[in-house]
Amino acid sequence: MTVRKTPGSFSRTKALAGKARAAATQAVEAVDAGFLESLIGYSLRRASLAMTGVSADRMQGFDLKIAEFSLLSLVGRNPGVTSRQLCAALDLLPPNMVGMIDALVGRGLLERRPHPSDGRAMGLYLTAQAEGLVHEAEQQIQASEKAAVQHWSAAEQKQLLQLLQKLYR
Amino acid sequence: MTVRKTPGSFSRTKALAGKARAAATQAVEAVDAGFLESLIGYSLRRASLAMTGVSADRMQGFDLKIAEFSLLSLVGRNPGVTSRQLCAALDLLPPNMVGMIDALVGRGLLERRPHPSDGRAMGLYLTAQAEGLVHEAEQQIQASEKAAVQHWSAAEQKQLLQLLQKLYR
DNA sequence: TATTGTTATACTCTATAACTATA
DNA sequence: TATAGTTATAGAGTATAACAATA
Repeated sequence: MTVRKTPGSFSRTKALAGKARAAATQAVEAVDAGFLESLIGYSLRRASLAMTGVSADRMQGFDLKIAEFSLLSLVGRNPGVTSRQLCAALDLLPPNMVGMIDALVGRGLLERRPHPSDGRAMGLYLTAQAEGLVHEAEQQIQASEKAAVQHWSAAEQKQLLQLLQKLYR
Repeated sequence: MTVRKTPGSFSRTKALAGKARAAATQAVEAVDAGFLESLIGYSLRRASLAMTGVSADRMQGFDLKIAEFSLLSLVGRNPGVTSRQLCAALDLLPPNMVGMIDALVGRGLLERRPHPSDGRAMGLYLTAQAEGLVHEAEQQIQASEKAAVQHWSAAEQKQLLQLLQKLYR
C-alpha cells in the first residue's frame, strides 16, 4: 500500500473575509471541510482508509492482502466454514470469493474438503503451514492497531468498537 | 448502490464443542467473527460500507455519486478551491479527479476559472444551478445520517466523530 | 527544481447474469 | 423452487509514469 500524505501546499494569496461568493475569482487559503467532517460517513471513510493503509503495510510481509488475512483468520477460527458464510462475514460477493480462495489453495494455505451434510458446499480448512502464518499475522495486525491508538484510554478504544458495531451489526 | 443483506442460512448440522480441529470435516453452525470484530480496521470497514450504502441511495435522486457530492459540497463552501486542494481533502489522486470535474462541468454544475495568483491552477466554482442542488443534497445526506443514529444519544454521536477524527486527522 | 493539471494506461475491487449440481 | 459454488464479464475505483505550462 502506498501511503499518501496531504500535500498541504496552499495558495499564499490573502484570505477573503466572510462567505461572500466572488464575482470574479478568489484563492482559497485553507480548505474548510467542516461540513463533511460533521458527517459520519465521511469520517468513517477517511478513518477506514487510514487504518487499512497501516494494516495493509504490515500484511505485505506475509504477502497477504487485508481481505486475504481476514479470510484466513476466519477459517482458522471456524474450521469447516463455507464460502457462503465467509461472504456474509466479509461482505463480499460469491463470484469475487472464488478467485481469492483459489489463490490461497494454490499457495498451500487453504484446503477444500467436502461438507459433511451438504453436498453442494465445501468446508474450508487451514493447512498446517497456514496455522503458524495466520497466528503470526494476527499478532502483527493487533500490534499495528495498538500503535494507532496507543494514546487512547481503554474506555475510548472500547467505545469506538461498540459504536461502530451499532452501525453495521 | 445495491443493498446486500446477509443470507443468514447456516448449516443445520449439530455444532461441535470446543475449538478442536477436525480430523475429517465439520460444519460451522454460526461463524465466530469475534477476533475480526475486535479489530478497529474491520469494524471501520463494515461500518463505512453500511453508511456509504445508505447515503449513496439518497444521492441517486440527484444522479450524484458520494465522491461527486463531497466534491460539490467542498466547492460550495470553498469557492475558488483548486483541484489539488480537493485531492487532499478527499484523499483522491489528481489523475482520478480530472474526469470527475470534467463530468460535473459538462453537466453545468461546476465551473473552472483562472486562479488569481497561480497561472498553473484553476479555481473551481459552483454554477447558480448547482447551488440549489448541492444545498438540497446536503440536507438529504444529513437526514440519512440522522436516521442511522436516531436512537443514539447526542453524546454518543459527538464522541464517534471525535474518535474517528483522531484516526485520520 | 518543484508543482498544477492533464493524458494514457494498468491494476484492483466490486457487481450482474447465468450455469451445474444439490437441497 | 431455492441455494452453494462457479464462470464469464463488465463496471467502478485506484494506481503509476510522463508531459506541458508555470512557480
